[in-house]
Amino acid sequence: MSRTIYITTPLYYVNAQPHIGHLYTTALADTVKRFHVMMGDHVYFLTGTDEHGEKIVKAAQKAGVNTQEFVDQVAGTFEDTWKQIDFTNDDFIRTTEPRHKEFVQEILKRVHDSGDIYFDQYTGLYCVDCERYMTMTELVDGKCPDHEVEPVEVKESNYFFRMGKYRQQLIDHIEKNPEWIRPVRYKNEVLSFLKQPLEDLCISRPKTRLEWGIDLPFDDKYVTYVWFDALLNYVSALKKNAAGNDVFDRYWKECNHFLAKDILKTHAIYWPTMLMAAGIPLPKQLDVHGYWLSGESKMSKSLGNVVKPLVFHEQFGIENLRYFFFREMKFGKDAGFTYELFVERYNSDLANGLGNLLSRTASIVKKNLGGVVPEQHNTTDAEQPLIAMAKKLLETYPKNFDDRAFHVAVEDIRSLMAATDRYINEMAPWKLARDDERKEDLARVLYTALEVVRISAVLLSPIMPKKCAQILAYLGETRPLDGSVPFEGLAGWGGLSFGHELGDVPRLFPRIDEKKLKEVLESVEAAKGVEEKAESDDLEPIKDEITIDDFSRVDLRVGIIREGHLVEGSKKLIRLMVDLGEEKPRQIFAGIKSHYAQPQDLVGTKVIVVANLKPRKMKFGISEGMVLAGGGGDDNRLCVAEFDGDLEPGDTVT
RNA sequence: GGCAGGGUAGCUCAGCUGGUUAGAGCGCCGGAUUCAUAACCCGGAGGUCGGGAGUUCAAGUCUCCCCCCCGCCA
Repeated sequence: MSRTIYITTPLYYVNAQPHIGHLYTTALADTVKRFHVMMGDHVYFLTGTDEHGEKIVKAAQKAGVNTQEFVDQVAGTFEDTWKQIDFTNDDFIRTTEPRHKEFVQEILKRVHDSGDIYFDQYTGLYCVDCERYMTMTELVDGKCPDHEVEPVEVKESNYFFRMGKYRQQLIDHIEKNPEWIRPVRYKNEVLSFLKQPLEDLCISRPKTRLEWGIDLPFDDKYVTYVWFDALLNYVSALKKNAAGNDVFDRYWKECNHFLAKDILKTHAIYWPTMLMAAGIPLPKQLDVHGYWLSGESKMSKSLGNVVKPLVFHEQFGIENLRYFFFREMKFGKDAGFTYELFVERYNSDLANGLGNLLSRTASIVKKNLGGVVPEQHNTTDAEQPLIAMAKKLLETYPKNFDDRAFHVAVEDIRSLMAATDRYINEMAPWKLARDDERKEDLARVLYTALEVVRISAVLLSPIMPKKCAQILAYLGETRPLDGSVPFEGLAGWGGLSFGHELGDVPRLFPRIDEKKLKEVLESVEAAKGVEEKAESDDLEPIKDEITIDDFSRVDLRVGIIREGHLVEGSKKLIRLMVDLGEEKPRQIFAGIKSHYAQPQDLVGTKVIVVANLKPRKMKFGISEGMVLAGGGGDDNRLCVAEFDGDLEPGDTVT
């Protein structure tokens, strides 16, 4: 029976270029779509880009272009990359599109009107990189553990969404629908998180701090928090699809979200409660996958791009990587990727397995049967195990896909092919060919082998669409995989039609030798080096222009350091007594302990002091000014600015 | 600290509701074969299934305790 299915990937945040993580999730959605299409289901597949928020503004600044140009460029790269590697998404939504903005505002208004959004004041520590407030207990050494950045104390009034109100309703939903979040471990994680009270969610950012976002419809001094905006794409893209039609009713209730485990909370908590408040039914299912690891570390956008999709495509072909993805990763768990692992798997499964099986079989047909696909003769006991395996796949393969057990599905196909290799060795068709009386046996064996290749290619085509299409075309299997032919007919035994003449034996999966691997590894290393250098040479962006008047408000003076002390209990500060030619030296705390662990060495140094800085009360005393120092870079180099000539304390610095 | 997941051959892992001598791939050693992409096939070495105790006719598989890794939360 034909089903309707709506598949989404998360919208990718455009502060980074496409990498293996984006590629995997999108390939996953693409493969599942192709599978369902083959099964005769009707599928709608959405992906796109998330383009608002503070981090985007920063990334644009860093790149030295205006924000709109920046997001256009990166979003373009995503869309283009997916096109070049033939992903079959039916739409590509960008959160900066009018259709999305309008919908977000409509929902905000609706939720505001119903009383689930309220205005309140909040003081907290904000991590810019996380784009959220942190609690004290989350911090490690006063820094955000994810980004190793000190959060800023922010006090502001904002709008809040009554997320906490929907806590019990969400728990009930998850308990009533145990398959709603898969695999179970992630369901458990969400449930255990929900055991504690659920706080309301701050969903606005004042424009004084951030202008790049969607205006709140009820207060134009604020823009919408990026997650409250981005998640709504799953619906906004249906309300007005690429063709301008409203397909919400048709698809929404069949929605299946794919996502990586790092955005579980936003999808399993923020999102459903938002939908509840907006009066929209929840999506049907969340499928949560793990990370691709490189050695020990996570390959994420913040740790650089080890695999660039298009570069990999040129080097080894993206479909071969898709095979690796599904063969190697147990859905939901992390898995390792290295070029060595990839090549190993490719050589053993695709080159020595599928490729070689096709090659050896086809070449016997070419040599002995004039290249013509033989008729299926009565089978004997020898074929029964293979036929039974193939038959069983008609049931297990769709079930494994539905259960997201892709690695099992692939392994089953591989087992069928391995059994066929054994079968061929046993039957030794090259011997049968020498015996004129055994022509029928020869035909039977070759038909059997070719049929296994055909069935394998049908089953693998959602994963490797082009390569499998080539195999099928070569074998004379011309029936489309678009659902118009029943799956049982396509993948069932005996589908291979006789009489087709085989062309030259194709080498679809040439072995990758050590030399090629080494070349690629070297080029990857080289590219990484260049990137790291570019990264570390990046300058802090220059701040907004000021006038000479602005500058002259800062009173800089020459000061001589008379005393330098460590501050007990502080990791960063040292205490300096600085002579500015006044009655007595000023006490100044400076956060430079990391580079001046022996503050007494600074005594006698002539430095630049901000003399009119408002005294600041600190935990260890009052700081009456600021000593200027320079620094930067990944190595956090730092150095106090000093004079080498004859200046007196109190002299002005201009 | 609480909760969840995991700890099985050199490496990556499979082993569902307990049941024959614990499996696969890769790697290694030996053999066979020649249709094929130095391929394919067969055989071998290699595991006290994290440790300990218990339940059972029977435990990698269930129970309890402990150790280690990863994740979420505090």
